[in-house]
Amino acid sequence: MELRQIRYFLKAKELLNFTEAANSLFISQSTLSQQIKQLEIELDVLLFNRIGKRIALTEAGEMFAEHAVQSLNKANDGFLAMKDLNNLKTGKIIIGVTYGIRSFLTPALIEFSKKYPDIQVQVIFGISDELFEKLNQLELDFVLSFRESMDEEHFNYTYLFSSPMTFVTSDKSLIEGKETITLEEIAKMPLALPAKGFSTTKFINKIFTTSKLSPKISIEINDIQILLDIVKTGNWHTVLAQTTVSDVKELHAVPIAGESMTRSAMIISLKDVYEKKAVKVFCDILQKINSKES
Amino acid sequence: MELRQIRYFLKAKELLNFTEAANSLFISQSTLSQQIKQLEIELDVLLFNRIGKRIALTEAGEMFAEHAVQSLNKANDGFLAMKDLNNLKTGKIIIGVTYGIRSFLTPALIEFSKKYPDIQVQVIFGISDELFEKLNQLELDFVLSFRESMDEEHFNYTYLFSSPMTFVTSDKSLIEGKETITLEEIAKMPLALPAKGFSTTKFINKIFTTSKLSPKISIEINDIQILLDIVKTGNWHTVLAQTTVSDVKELHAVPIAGESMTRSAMIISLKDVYEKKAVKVFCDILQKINSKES
DNA sequence: TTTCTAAATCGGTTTTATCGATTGATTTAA
DNA sequence: TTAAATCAATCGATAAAACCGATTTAGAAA
Repeated sequence: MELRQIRYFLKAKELLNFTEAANSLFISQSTLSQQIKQLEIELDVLLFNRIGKRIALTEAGEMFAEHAVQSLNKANDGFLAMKDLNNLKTGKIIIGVTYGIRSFLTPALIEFSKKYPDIQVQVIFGISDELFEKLNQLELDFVLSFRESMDEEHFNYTYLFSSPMTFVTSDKSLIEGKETITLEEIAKMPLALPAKGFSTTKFINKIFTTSKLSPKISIEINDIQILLDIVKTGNWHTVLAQTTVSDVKELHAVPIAGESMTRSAMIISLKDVYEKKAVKVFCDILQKINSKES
Repeated sequence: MELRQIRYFLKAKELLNFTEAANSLFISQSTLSQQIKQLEIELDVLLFNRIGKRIALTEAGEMFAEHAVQSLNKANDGFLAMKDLNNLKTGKIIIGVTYGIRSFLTPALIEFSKKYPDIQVQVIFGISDELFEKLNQLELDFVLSFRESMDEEHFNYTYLFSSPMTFVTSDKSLIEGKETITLEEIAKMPLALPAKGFSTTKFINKIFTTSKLSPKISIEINDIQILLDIVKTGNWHTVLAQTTVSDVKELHAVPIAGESMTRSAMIISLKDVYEKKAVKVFCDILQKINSKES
């Protein structure tokens, strides 16, 4: 039994005339006759009484039609659901975001949701390592994160923008007013840094190591919001991408002197995975917003 | 899109392995691969992510599966309903019965319903002409009626039993005690007869015409039960098949002398119409009961 | 590093849907 | 009543599609 036969049967039932049904389906009458006969043989019932040149539905035919029409409708529903998905009329995207990029996400989120209100967007904030693990487990559609290299073969990397790494300090501290600061100067300050899973921390460790300096780390913490509160006290400082604190008014970001003191924000996704149309559209919006801001 | 593809897709979804799914369905892996690809092309989505040698369901795949499984289940329901119909687990038969045969119907009805409790039986009492019209309109599965000839080409006739035509009178009347009565004697009596649509009336008219006699018809009525009540008064008599009054204790049936004074009870059905299994079984029971009683 | 294995692809074969023509019978029109 | 039209069934042939085994490609396991 195939949907084709069901389609033929239901049309014949509707028109109660094999020739008309065949014409309506753009097939020959003999095809329709044969396919319905096959269905009858398979079901071991007669679906139609053939009376002279006319047809009448049998009890079996009536009974079968109830199920047949539902089967066909469900299949059509499936087809239409795929259409909706492709037309951005339904679906869901799941985005992993690191802290420093949240302010760039918001405008894209607003624009996307306004344009495609039927698409559900789930945003998961997290530290880089966790987010990439979720990406590998197909739990995320993409990750927004800072990255220094595009070194994982199975990932797609799409550049968004660069943000300078800055020395972040409180407005209360004495360091306000400096136009730039060196790593040597930072190495003498009490620092509160993100915990080990943060890509920012990896970056910080790398630049200090490269410069043969040791930072004076007083605090390591895995919550950026609390980290910022600690810096607000004026007793500790930190090093973060400028975008991380661009909207925090009690904090001051001082550019760090030296080369390679910028980090690139990227859209990172899995290569082998089918790119949902909604994901593609969202990323396009992200890039559009980024090019506008630069 | 065909149910075949849906079956393949759902098995692949279940096992998350094309090769195993193919084996499970007794087809080759390449067939499964190609058919799923065809489905994906038609739906314009990827249903599976191919990650190395493994497969994972996409969002589209998950969404589609919800509809697909229902479509397949409804089709299977239709198939199973046909099985039930053939196994006498469901269905309905509609029987048209003339008055004189009702006492033979009851035992068959009881036996059938005991044996096949899930089959609905609808019994329609009526006069012959009405019942045959309904039969022609496919509103009845068959008719139980007396018949003299098998003269309609598009009907099937199955003989059940013969019943003598009798002069029916009240126990109160003076005619009780006669072993037989002639048409001449009957012609002198005040008669209450069934109305024109009854085949019994046609039979009575015929035998009187053939004998060149005119019955003294005082009353014509189209309700047999009332007719019998009228006869019970003792003021009028009637002519009916013996079976019509075999279970009425206030009435006495006197055999009518002469040849051709019997009528045959038959099962009459349409030739062009698919005979339901339930109908066939019911008729077999009717015939079995009849051969037992004779 | 080698071997195994799973999905994709290829080219050929088998099966099935489909077609147009014809048959048989009924219905309609003249 | 006859002739013509028409409708479902059937037939034989063809086109299309499902299917197969072999091979390729690449990932996973040993």
